[in-house]
Amino acid sequence: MPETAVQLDVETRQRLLNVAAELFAEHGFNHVTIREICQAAGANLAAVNYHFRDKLGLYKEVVQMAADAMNKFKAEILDTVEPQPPEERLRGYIRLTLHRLLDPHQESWMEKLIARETTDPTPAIDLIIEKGIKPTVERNGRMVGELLGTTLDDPRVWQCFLSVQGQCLFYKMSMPVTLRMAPPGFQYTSEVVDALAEHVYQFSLAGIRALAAQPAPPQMGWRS
Amino acid sequence: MPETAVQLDVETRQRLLNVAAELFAEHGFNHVTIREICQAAGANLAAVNYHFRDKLGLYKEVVQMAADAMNKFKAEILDTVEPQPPEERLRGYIRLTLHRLLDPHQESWMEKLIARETTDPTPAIDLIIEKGIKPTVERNGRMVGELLGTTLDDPRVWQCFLSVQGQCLFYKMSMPVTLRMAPPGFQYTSEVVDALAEHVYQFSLAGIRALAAQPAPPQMGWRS
DNA sequence: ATCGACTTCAAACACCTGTATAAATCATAC
DNA sequence: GTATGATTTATACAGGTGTTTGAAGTCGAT
Repeated sequence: MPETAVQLDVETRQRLLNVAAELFAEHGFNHVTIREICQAAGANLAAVNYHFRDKLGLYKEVVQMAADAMNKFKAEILDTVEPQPPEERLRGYIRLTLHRLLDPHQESWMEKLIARETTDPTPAIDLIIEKGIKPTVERNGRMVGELLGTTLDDPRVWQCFLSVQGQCLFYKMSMPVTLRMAPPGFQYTSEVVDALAEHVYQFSLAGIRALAAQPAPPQMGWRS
Repeated sequence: MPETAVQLDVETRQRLLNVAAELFAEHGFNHVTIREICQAAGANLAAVNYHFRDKLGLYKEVVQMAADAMNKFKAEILDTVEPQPPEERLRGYIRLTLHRLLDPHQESWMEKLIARETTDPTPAIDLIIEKGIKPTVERNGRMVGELLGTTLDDPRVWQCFLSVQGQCLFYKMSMPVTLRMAPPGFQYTSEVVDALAEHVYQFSLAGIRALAAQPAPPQMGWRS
């Protein structure tokens, strides 16, 4: 059993995964050819088929990476924010999320790929949901629930959370349009993102508080 | 000058446009083949080349249709809503928008196609921006501006508008994921959308009012 | 040094795609 | 009815795609 040979292939395997992640995120599954990936990774054309059976096998593994990264990243944000009081927790969550999403300095292949799968899912979307989204649903809900003064089964919890998350993700997803609508030379600098985050925070906190003052209508929750 | 001949080709031309609109919206530019379109439209393979020069020519014309439809649709909503007092105007805007976006009974190829171009633009995105978005920017801004008690050059106007629009569009764009996260059998029925709209309205109105109480930070506006 | 595994390589295959072309068909105008 | 121009048809082409294959290479264990 020569397991050093595995060492070697791990190298090109990883190289393929890294290159493929960026290319898939940037151009989408169908816009990227195996030949491009292999050339960029300095590997032979047949490498993808050898290591991942086929193009879709490679893609699925890339999505898996993205889901794991997303989970880790969301958990990090929540860890950072959790010791603070509820209001500051929300503010921090929004700020960190937006920076992660919008800062041009951030590696963002993961977000791009997930945005792609969100609006235009492939069979790999289940991976993202199971490993990237569901694990943090509860913690996210608690963050909002505390501000609302209710528990997770209150429908307002996920409605409000979606309103917050929606604003953040919308800025990411509509970036190509926003950049064309904004004045020439506009960029999401750190200061701009900070200001944006502050706006979303103020806006959302007021929204949450307003809804906290109302009775909850009976409605459905989330699958867990 | 045989101009009745034009009549005839208008027919297959229109048939091609209609079929292509749905297919492009559903599967994206690269997932749809000319052969599929022509077969679905009952036209010959060469029909696309004859009537639209090439595949991209057809696509651009479809996007043009979508941009016009979007402009018209947004204008209709604003027309419907404009005579009402500011709060009801916002509520109606959100309700009509969400119904248009989420109701499964609505023809939604236009929204799907625009969502596609928003997150993943082709050269045709400019058409959407120029003919679909920009014409209504000012009216949208006025709607929010009135609630804020400021004018269009106040950066809070478009920030708040984007927060509202962002929530609405987010529900549309993340529909594939939402449907998987929601309980089995969940659908965007008219009642569900109404409830959702009411939430977005309450949430956003509170957000806007909260920001109206603060001084505006100096910042950039929109390209016009 | 040799064996045997794992890995890489170059080439080819089969398929599908957008596009072009020339013949056939159609509807109208004279 | 025939000529004319617009439209449709069938077919062919050139390029690119994912995938396969068998030979060559690599490297550690014996």
